Amino acid sequence: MKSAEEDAYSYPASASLSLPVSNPYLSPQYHSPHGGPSLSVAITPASSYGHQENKVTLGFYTSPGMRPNSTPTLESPRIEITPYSQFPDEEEEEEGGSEGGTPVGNRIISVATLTLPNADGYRDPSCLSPASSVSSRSCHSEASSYESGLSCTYDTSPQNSPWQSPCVSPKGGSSSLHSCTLAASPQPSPSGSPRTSSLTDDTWATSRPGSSPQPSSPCGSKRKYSFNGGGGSGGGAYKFPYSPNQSPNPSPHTSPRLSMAEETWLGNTNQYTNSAIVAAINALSTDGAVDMGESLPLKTRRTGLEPCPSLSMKVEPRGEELVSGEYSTSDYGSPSHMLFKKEGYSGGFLDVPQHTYSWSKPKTYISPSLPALDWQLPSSSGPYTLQIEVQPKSHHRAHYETEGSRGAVKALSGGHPVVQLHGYVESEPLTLQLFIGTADDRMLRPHAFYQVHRITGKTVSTPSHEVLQNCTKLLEIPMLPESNMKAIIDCAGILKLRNSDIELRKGETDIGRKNTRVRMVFRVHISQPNGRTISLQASSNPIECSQRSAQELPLVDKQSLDSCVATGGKKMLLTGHNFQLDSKVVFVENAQDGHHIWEMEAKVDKEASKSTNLLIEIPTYRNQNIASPVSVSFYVCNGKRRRSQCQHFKYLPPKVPTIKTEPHDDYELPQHAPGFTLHSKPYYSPQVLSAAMPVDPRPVGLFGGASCPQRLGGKPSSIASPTSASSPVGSPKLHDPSPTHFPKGLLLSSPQQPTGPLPSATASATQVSAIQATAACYQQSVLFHPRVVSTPHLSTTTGTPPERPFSSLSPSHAPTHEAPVSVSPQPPKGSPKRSPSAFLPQQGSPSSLAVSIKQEPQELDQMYLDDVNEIIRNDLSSITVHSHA
DNA sequence: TCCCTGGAAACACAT
DNA sequence: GGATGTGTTTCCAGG
Repeated sequence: MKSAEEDAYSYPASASLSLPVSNPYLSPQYHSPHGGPSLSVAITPASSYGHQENKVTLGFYTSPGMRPNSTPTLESPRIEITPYSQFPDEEEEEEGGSEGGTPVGNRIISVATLTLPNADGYRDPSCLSPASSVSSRSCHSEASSYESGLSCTYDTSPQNSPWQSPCVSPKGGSSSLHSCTLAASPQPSPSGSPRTSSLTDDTWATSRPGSSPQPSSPCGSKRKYSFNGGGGSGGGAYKFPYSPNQSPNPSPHTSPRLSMAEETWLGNTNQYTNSAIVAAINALSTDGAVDMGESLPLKTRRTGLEPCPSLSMKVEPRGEELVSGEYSTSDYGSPSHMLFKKEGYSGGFLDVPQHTYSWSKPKTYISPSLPALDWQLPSSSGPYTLQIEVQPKSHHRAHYETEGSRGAVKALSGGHPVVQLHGYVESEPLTLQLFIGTADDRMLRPHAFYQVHRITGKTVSTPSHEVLQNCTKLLEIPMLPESNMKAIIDCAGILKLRNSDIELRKGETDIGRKNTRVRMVFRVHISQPNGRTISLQASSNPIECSQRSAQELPLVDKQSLDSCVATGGKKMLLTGHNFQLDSKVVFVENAQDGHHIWEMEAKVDKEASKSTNLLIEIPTYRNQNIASPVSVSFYVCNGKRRRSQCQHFKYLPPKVPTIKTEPHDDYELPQHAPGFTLHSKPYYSPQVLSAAMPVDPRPVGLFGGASCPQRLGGKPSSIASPTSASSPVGSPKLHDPSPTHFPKGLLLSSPQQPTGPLPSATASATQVSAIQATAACYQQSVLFHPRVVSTPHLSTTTGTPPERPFSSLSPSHAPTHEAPVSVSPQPPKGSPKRSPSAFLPQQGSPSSLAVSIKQEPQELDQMYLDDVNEIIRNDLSSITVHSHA
């Protein structure tokens, strides 16, 4: 058994280890050289797998922790898989087979499977999980993180691991997989240049045909394009436009599918190699590989790279080549780079600067490890705040690979979204990362069915380049001091991957159908003098990407009120799209378990309403004597299947003046949002999350929760109201990501709940019980993340800097920034630190929330880490982890 | 010629 | 298993 895995992993492991070095997630400890920890673990391949299934959780935990080390990283992937254990059969079967005989082969297969090629292009197999976007359940998410982790790993050690990516088969059905697999396998050998690159365009192109995974692509059937390859239908389609060569434009199109399929998996596959496959692959790719590495012309490389999603990314025209090589994260700085761009490294990438753009290298963050894309990060920390000054339009028709670009995402005003980093006074430029995230009620994570697409041309003034990170394409945009750290996002379009391609991936649990809403997620990593890195994230309002949905589904952009006394009666103006004269606005309250507790239709003033506005009268809440704010939600309905996302709303106690306008609210709301269960919805305030994040969400997952309630449609903005933070803009701060996303982890979030002062009536009872129920878990979690809990991140006074989360990234916390946060009763803040009991809903007034904040020792990080390590160790009996600390 | 777009046909999937 | 409705993906055409 091990063999296969080992091979695969081992490689990586080592390699990865080095790179990863630090584990982004984990704190310093991990980072620490030791860190590397080794992770001996890692390797336990077998175990890992085995574990996976059983211990997903562990996996999760581990992974996070582990990641740091290379090994861990590897594991991560597995972990992801685990989740899917649902599919265990397959995997196991495969493996089983392997065990006996060719472990490797089997393994590979299994592995391969995991990965799904397809999408890969954009998403790694590993990603899969992540991918799973939304749907992906916790697992996914978790996975995702893992992915990230993985990817990181990979990235980091690009070479080593050849590839990591598991790729997956693209689309196609099984066949594809196989192919992928094969492909994947290819390389085990590092040599294979993993990445992909190996494949040259040609190569893969060629290869493709045969395999034509794509074909399988569902689509394929439909139409046939003339492809070069002639692939069959869809498959055939692969046009190779993607092919590197051909497509000059790298970016745009890498069609995922194609890419994925072909490219991707090629690359991915590498990792897992099958001998046979590998061989084959090698054959194909060889050139590439070799070349890629070095000699291939940039374009070529690209192509090659492209193929591999993982690796590749499209680079930009310019300089970007991807490197297949490794690259140091550092170089680029951006994590993503690390991962993705491999290419350029040598030459290319760096060259990027060549771009016309002057963008020379942005500062990279130094931190070797950056937080996984599915981590929830705060939008502000210490003096820094990443904010979306101009939100994108709520609708943007994404383009398919088979189509030409549909242009950059625009702002409502007609311009383009604008993102700015406030509080940054250094003279060094930074890199703003952009990826397409989910907009469902789960934690924010990379969207499995959409990828950011780089737009170039005369109409684009902002330089950018693409990077692949764990199957997720990132657009890196320079943020220059001279521009006041403001970036106009006129270079980002959205690419839609075929549902079938993504869904076929193993492990992918998300469903693409009707999962057409996304958010633009921006991240920036700021290196601190002390070596730490602060990572901030801001996500946009939801963007509907489907042509049809955009034309038919009602969408609420803004709401004039976000709260009202329980007696209702106030008028609220909803601004949005696709409203109809017969549109209904329904207020609903769900219990934590998702049950419908109350539903009431609001009166719509038809005379004052039009397609973009609805004037309604807020209905009276079922209980006019509530003692604390109650979060409910409402949606606009144009028919049985046409309803908007739920918007958050709060009913306030009669005399309770407005509640704090703190950001919390936003978050809190979510809690109540329908569908959320305690677990699943742990509500963490963003902050919390962030804090927690370091640890890694997954753990949370364990608890089960998963999703957070999100603000659903909530556009942050809209709802946000009270909290300024939530400004329409997306309120980066808080909510964005977080609210929604926290879930998993922390779940326990309980803390959050507290936050929500709101134990809304509704929730309260339920919540309480739920909470209690979860208490145990929670405690665990606490252990885990003591800090998390405590860390208010940003907000809190605690002392813990918001950054913490990242602190992991950064070596030390940044005590530096302590966010003095406001303190007061703000639930959020307090919540974090509270003890489990604290979590219990506080029905009292918000103020009651009084939170006791403990101040954490600065050493917390380490302490924390230690704790984490311990936990991991314990949990992972099978795995041996060495934590340093 | 290429990029964007809007529109809609052709499919695929769900009910 | 067919009919119908809805959502997805691919094409087409115009600016």
